[in-house]
Amino acid sequence: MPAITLPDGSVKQFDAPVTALEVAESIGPRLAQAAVGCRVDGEVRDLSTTLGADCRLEIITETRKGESGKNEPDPDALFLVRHSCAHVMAEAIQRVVPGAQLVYGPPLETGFYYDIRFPDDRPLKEGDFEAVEKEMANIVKEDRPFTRYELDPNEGMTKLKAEGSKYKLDNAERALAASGPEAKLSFYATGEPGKNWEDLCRGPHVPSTGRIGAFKVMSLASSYWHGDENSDRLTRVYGTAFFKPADLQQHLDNIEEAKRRGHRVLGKQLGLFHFDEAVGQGLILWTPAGSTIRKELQNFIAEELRQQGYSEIFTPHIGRLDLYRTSGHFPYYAESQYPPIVPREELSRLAQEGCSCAELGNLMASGEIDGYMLKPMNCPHHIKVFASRQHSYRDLPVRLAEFGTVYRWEQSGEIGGMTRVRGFTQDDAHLFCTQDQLDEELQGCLSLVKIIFDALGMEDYRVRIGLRDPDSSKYTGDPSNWDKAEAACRAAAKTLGKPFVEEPGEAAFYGPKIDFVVKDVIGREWQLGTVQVDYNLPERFGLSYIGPDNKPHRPVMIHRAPFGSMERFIGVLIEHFAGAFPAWLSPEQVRVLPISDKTAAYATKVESALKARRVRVSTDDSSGRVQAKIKAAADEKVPYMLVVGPRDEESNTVSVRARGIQKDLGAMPLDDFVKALDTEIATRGKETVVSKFA
RNA sequence: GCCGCUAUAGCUCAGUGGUAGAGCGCACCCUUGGUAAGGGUGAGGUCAAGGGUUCAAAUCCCUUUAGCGGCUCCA
Repeated sequence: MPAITLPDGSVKQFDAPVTALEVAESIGPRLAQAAVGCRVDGEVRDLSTTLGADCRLEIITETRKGESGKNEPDPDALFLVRHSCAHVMAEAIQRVVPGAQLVYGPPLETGFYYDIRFPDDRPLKEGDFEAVEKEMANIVKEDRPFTRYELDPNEGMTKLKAEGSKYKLDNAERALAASGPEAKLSFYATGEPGKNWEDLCRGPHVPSTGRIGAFKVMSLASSYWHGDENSDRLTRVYGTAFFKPADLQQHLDNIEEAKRRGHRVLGKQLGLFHFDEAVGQGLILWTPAGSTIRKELQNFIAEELRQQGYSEIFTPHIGRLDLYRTSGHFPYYAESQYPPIVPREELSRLAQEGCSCAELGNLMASGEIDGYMLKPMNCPHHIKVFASRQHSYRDLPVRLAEFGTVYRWEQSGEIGGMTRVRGFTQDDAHLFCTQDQLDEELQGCLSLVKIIFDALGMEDYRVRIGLRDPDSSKYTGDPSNWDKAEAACRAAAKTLGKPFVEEPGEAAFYGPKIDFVVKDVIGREWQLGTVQVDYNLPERFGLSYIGPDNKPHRPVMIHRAPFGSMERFIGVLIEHFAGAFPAWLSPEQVRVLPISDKTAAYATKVESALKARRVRVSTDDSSGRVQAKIKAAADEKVPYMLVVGPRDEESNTVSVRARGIQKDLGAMPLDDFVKALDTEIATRGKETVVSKFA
């Protein structure tokens, strides 16, 4: 008879099998009332689960005791509520839109979705949300129990076939295939089986619909069955649910707040960049303010590159198609590139030969045409720089760096903000080295990442190593070199002192890689930089160096763009700093705020003294009061405000106010401020003006 | 590319078929004020573009372009 071990270590003996709910009741009525599910030996289950054998049991309630001893939300509890709410929403939707076929509805970290196939003549629109939510409210109000029952595979499949949903049949087949021979199919009725709405589902669920305290239908998206774009198009309905209306409201407020902190909003507010329909989708126009940030950041990176023995080069934005045939990028990636630029002569020659528009299109797509391409990557150009002279092993490694602008034809629906664009500038470099040098070169690449992330205070990134599939033949290069390269990637990643994940099968076909991934304000992950080992391109381009044996050898290449693109990186950086850039990066570093016209001359003197040290400074000589000038400078996130009035003029001081500090820091001799700011900028914020007041 | 939503002044947004609005910003005038919005006057619009319905369209319909949230993709 079951002995149930509770989280506090105590053991309860029962004479006969009991349900988790009965155990909860035996502990206390309040616990039983608060319970939404349970964990049996760590696995989340229904509260109605019958316990026939010894086990560890935890009753799941909205909150649990955290490690600190304080109550914290139990993620499994929300998971149960949301998974259950997905059923409630699905039932409601089927009431609103008869004929809607359910596909798959899992909980997510912030809610849930249900993929649904709607009749072609009756898609779901946002305007339907109100009706759906009303139905949901009714179902919740009825407080119907979630009732689980199981059928053996034959019965279950017969039932599903009778219902006629190929999606549910498919789900059932997959579920059976994934589990053992005694598998059963489980169904959940929202109420009484056979009488109320039900769904094929593995569960678990909360005891009844009334436990869903607050919910909202959020948005619509299209999706593909099994994620396959050639398969059926489905409509994905997103929703979320919480225990309490206040939690839902908090969640909605957080979403609004995140939007305000997003780089698109801040970028517009601060005038950092601009998109223009007339220029084209995904093509960024950097305004003066944004350009300043980018330039300062590039200068910083370039300084570090020089120190690490890189040579900076410049190469053109376009190149002949032939180059990309050699590299293998064309026509393989033709669809994600801007179409080739075909010279006039070539076009008229083809026209004279009677080439039709359709034929021309085919020639363009297959690349059987002479022309140029906007470069989709920088490596071929860099390789040609490397190959422009003969190299001795003594020259290696050769490290060629360029802030190289590339163009890619991203799908129109994918483009947005600065994080996904069609023209972008990589902080690119290609290293040509011997196999023996690989280890050290990879570590060098990563140390650069560390230096720059540290300087910017970016700690919230993760590292991912892409390795080859053990049993795949799709990779080029000698397996023993792969082993070495993978070991080198691992060793290099360790030097970062960050946890990293290894993902087999995620390598490029030409070599393993290390990626850096960060999150944006709404929690989406973006890949920033990448460091990739490449055995393929040196082969394709026949690269060589002369070894100590006086014979030609093949170099190994490393592609590395540790910050990915300036566009994406600065987009992420805007959010990282919430628009309040440190002084060295700030478009405007200081604003002088004269109390009145009477101090205009002194304000000019202050401005000139700063300009002489190349500080980006302006003077607010508007006729408003100083309070208004402070408000304006604060809104524009200027790091330092210098209020100057007759008192300052007399003593040759400035009254300093730093961004983010709500009060006047006090007066400081003008010369001291200039020096202190100079130091702050030169040290990139390691020593600050503010610290002088401490 | 797919689904949904959206597009009105430099910005944020109101405007349900009948003369285009507000706040902020901008210009000018008054105010010369010591630490987060002083007051007044004024300029500024082919209502994203194109087509349609209508006596009449910012408003209804279609197409296109662009933005947002997802899906798919991302060398």
